[in-house]
Amino acid sequence: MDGKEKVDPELTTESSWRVGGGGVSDNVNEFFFGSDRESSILSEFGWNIPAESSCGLGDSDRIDSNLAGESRSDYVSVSAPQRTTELMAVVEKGEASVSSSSSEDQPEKSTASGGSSAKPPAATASKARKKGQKRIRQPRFAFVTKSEVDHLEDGYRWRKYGQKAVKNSPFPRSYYRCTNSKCTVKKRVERSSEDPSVVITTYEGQHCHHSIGFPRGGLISHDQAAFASRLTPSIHYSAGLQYPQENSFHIAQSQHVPAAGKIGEFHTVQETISSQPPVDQGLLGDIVPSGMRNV
DNA sequence: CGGGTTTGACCTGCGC
DNA sequence: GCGCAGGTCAAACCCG
Repeated sequence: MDGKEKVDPELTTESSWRVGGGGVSDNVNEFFFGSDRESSILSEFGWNIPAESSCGLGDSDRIDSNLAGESRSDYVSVSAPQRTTELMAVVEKGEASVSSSSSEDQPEKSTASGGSSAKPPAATASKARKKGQKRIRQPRFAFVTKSEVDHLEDGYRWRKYGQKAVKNSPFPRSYYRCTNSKCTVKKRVERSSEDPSVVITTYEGQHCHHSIGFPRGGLISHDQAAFASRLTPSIHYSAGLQYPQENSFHIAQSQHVPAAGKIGEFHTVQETISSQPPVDQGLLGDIVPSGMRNV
C-alpha cells in the first residue's frame, strides 16, 4: 500500500481543532480530569459523558481527521532536547462538522447494500459507504511524546486496522481501534518526521468500558488517565504559543523509555525540560478554561 | 482456531 | 472537474 509516499505538508482541517490552552497540575491525569469531573478540561469539552451513552455516540460517526496538519505544527513547536519526553495534548472539540459519508464504525460490513455508490467490483462494493449520511467529527486529542515505542500502552486493547504512509514523513501512520466491539474509540499513532523520537498519538471518541488494568472506568479520558499516569511526574506545561490556531498547550515532561523494548513497561527517566520554561500555574490555569471554552 | 497484523485497494474530502 | 492525500476496508497472513 505504501506505494505512494508523497511528501508535502498538509494543513487542511485545522479549523476543526480546538486546541486547548495550557494547564497545570501534577500530572496529565489531573490535568485532563481535574480533581473532579466538573473542573476537568475534558469536562470542559463535554467529555464527561456517561459510559452508557458514550458508546452510542461514536457508533455511527465517521471521523474525518487530519492529524498530519496539526501534528506537523505540533512538532515544529517541540524542540525537545534529547532524552526528554514532551507530551503535548491537543484537544479538539467535536464540532459535528459534516460532510457526506457514512457510518464506518458500526455496521461497517453492511455497507454493501446501503451504498448508493455504485462500485462494480464485488469485493469493493462492500466498501462503498452510504451516501447522504452526515459525518460527525468526534472530540479528539493528540499526545506528542518522546518515546521509543510507537504504540504506547494506555490501558486499553487496540486492534490495528490500517497503516498509511504519511505525506512528508518517512514514517507511516498506524490506525488502531479499540478491541471492544461496542467501543468506537480510535487511535492514530505516527512518528514525527522531524524528530523520529517523537510519537504522536491521537485519540478519537470515548471509551464506553473500563480500561484494562485501569479501573477508573468508562470514558476515553481513561486513556489519558492511564497514559498520563505512566508518563508521570514533573510535567511542565507551557502555553503553546506555537499554534497558529486559537489556543494550545504544551505538556513537556520527563522521558519515558520502554523497558527492554517491551511495550507497557517504562522507565521514567526524569530530566529537565529545557525548551519549555515552566509556566506559572495561575496563568495557565487561566488559559485553559478560557481557551477551551469555546462553544 | 481465534485474534491481531499486514497490505493493497477503494472511498471521501478538499484544494487547486 | 481533477488530482492528491487521508482514512478505512477486508482478504491474506501470522502468531500464540
